[in-house]
Amino acid sequence: MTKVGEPKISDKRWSVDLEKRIQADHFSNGEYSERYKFDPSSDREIFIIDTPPPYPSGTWHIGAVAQYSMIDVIARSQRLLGKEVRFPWGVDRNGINIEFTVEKKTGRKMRTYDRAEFLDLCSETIESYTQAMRQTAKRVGLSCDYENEYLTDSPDYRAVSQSIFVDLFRSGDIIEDLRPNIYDPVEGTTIADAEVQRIQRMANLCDVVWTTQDGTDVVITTTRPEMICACGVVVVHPDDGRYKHLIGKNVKLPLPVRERDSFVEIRTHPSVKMDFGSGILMVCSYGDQNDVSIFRELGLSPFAAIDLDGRMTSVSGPLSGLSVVDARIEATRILQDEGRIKSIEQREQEIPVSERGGNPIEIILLKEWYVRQTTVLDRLSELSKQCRFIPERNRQYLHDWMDGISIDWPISRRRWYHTEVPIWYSADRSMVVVPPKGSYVQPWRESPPPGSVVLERDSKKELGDFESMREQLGNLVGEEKVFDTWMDSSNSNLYVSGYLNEPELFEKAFPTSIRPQGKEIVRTWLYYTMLKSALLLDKPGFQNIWVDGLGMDPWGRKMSKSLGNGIDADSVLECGAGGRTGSWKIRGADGKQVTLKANKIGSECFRLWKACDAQVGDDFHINPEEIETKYYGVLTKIFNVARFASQFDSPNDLEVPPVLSPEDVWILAEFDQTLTTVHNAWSDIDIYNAAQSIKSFATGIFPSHWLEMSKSRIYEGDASATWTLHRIVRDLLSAFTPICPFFTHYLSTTLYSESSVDIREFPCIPNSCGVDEFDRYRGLTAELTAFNSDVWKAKKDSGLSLKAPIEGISIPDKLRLFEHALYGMHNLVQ
RNA sequence: GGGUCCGUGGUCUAGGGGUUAUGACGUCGCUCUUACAAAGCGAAGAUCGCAGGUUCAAUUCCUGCCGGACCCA
Repeated sequence: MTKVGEPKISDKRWSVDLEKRIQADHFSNGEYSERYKFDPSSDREIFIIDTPPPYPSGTWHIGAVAQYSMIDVIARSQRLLGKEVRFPWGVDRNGINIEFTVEKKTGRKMRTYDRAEFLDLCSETIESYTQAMRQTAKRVGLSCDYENEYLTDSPDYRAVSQSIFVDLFRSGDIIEDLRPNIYDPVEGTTIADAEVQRIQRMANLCDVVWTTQDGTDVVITTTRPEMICACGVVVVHPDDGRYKHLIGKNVKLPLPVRERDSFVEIRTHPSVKMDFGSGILMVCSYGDQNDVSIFRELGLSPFAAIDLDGRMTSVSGPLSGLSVVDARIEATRILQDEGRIKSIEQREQEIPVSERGGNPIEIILLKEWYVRQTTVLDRLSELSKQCRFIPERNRQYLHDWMDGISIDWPISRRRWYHTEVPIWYSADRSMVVVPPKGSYVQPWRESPPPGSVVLERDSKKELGDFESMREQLGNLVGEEKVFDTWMDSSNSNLYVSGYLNEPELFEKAFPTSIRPQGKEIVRTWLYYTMLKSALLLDKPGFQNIWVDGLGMDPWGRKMSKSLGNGIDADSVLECGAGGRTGSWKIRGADGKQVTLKANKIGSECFRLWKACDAQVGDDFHINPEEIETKYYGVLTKIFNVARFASQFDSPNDLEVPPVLSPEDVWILAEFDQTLTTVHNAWSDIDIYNAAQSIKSFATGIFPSHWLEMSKSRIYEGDASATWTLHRIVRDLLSAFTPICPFFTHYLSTTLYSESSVDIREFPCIPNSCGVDEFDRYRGLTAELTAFNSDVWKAKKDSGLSLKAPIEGISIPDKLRLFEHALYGMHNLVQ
């Protein structure tokens, strides 16, 4: 029996404080893990999300948090569709960042520490950041399996990384070699191509006079006179008429050198830019990547001009022992004294620096470990075609990157807080020892564990087990180098899909269902993961790859410290809590400081904004003011509809409808279509269209038209209207739950004693609601809404209030079947 | 220098060869109608960046230019 009562929802409106109360309850009560756990033996379709393991650094960027909240929408929507979802929570903790943080905090460089002591400092420090990050993750509502958190620096995870290394080493896909590498001399480590950034800065462009053997002066333009000692050849463009007479001549290096010939030949090369400086180029080992390729092409033997500490070697004669920067100054001075500098010009130049350290990089010949990639690019490209990209156009980022790959991936680093390269060398270096699968080893401080295997170093032929060959190996030397962090994080899909640890699951769950990530790490994380999956399994890493754009400031620029336009995630999520408002001082587009203010946002409003406001893949502008003004009202609206419904008892049976009135069949027909759209959108991992459909139904036609038409019947206890109201509110909350889980959890629990976050079957309107007539009813929608608008307008034009009676309006024939409702709604008088 | 993407009312945004171009915010006006003024209803507001081309027809396709973002050399 329906009756009008006090609203079951006592709160007058949605608030950030209410949101936080619901959250606290949600995360603390024992149901949490039950609710979001993953059952690998489930009969449901398995859906595994390769959550990006965030790197804890103290603050979490609002744009990244926005992305994570959408990954949660994906997780929740797939659960709603009935899938068994693994939404892991991993934290990436390896890497140079935490080393920098510790160095900064203690004011001591890494290499002044004992290695073990330094590692302890790193792991303590990163633990505190890890905690803070988990808090933010929960605050934004991520329904991850926090109890099974994985850390990339844990023995468990590192063991998988090391096993994969051993497999690839044995198959020949990982090799060691002496090659020119990109090197950060300040931090003392090799880095990969993908870690190089370019920055603009001023440089001195010097015109230096060189003299040929037969006395002709030649002007060569360079920004790096200190590299003259490493010059292997001087080149001009083959079509450059000015210098035809020089080709084949020998020219003397204008600075003294040691341990090498002081003359080089002048040759031609098509890569020379004729209009740059004098059009004559000195090619050094290894000034830049172009130099490397010219050296290789012309078969020249390189000179090591810079050592591992970033100092000049003995080849450089008077410059030896100086840092690169000092050597440049000194070289310029010597040349000037000798009268060999024709001119110096200040010029803005782009130089490559290391992404992490920001130091100008050098190219140095080093023995490192490499993953072979140039040989598998074609296969990789084929495999990537089996992945669905969301949105499709972002596939391009991966292909552009692959097209530009010309060298193998150096994976070893000369740092400490990373996974160790798991290998030991025999005393004569002809044999190596590798650990068994599943063990984590630290060769720099321990011996091989039981079960380790001895291999011939070059052929990788297995020679026997370590225990029985111990004698023949002599004094073992453990590898000191570690992995590039991408070497660890590019195993994430394998790890979360059960590789090595859950073979049965892995069998049915790989390729991993989805990789969600930002477009800025396509060339690293995505590419390296795809590479690993291809090398190990000859399979694509994923079924779906969801590549989102970046969070930008309100004017469309990247948020960065230097621009002063960053927004901290917590400030948005806590805005409105405890009556505190939010205020952000941001450097605007014109360079002037702008203050943005908001009263209330919180996680539900924030998530709703991201879901509704930006199509996946596009960069999105983050303006807290806009988030509040555009989306908080949507929550208020839906909250109030539910609050209205909560005044009336819900029918006991929401599955079987009573005899339905025409206007109820009509709105059910409309709702059915909305549900279909939303269902398709969730199935397609299309958050935007799901969000838009729900929003427009829930704030538009449903309250404005149907509810107004049906209010009086609802107050009268009409069974058809009450059933329709509750059925729609209940199912709407379910469909909406992936976007605003706490909001819908609270409302659905209060109204229907069942939380919408627990629904595992997407709602569907029963056939007995008259589905056969749905099309016909939907055909009336345009006319119906237009009629209502006309009446509202007519009342407004004649200055009547909306409840005032109005005469002389006739109902169109097509809408005759709604006559009764329309008379009541508008108070029409014949 | 090259590549990719983008340019739609004041702001943000949907769409896409063919009536009157989607929605939101903001603005203005009215309304406290038994869910909702932290709201509702209504109204005004766009030569769809510029210039060419293809077409019976272009905001949509093509070319060039201008502007922005990101990536790469």
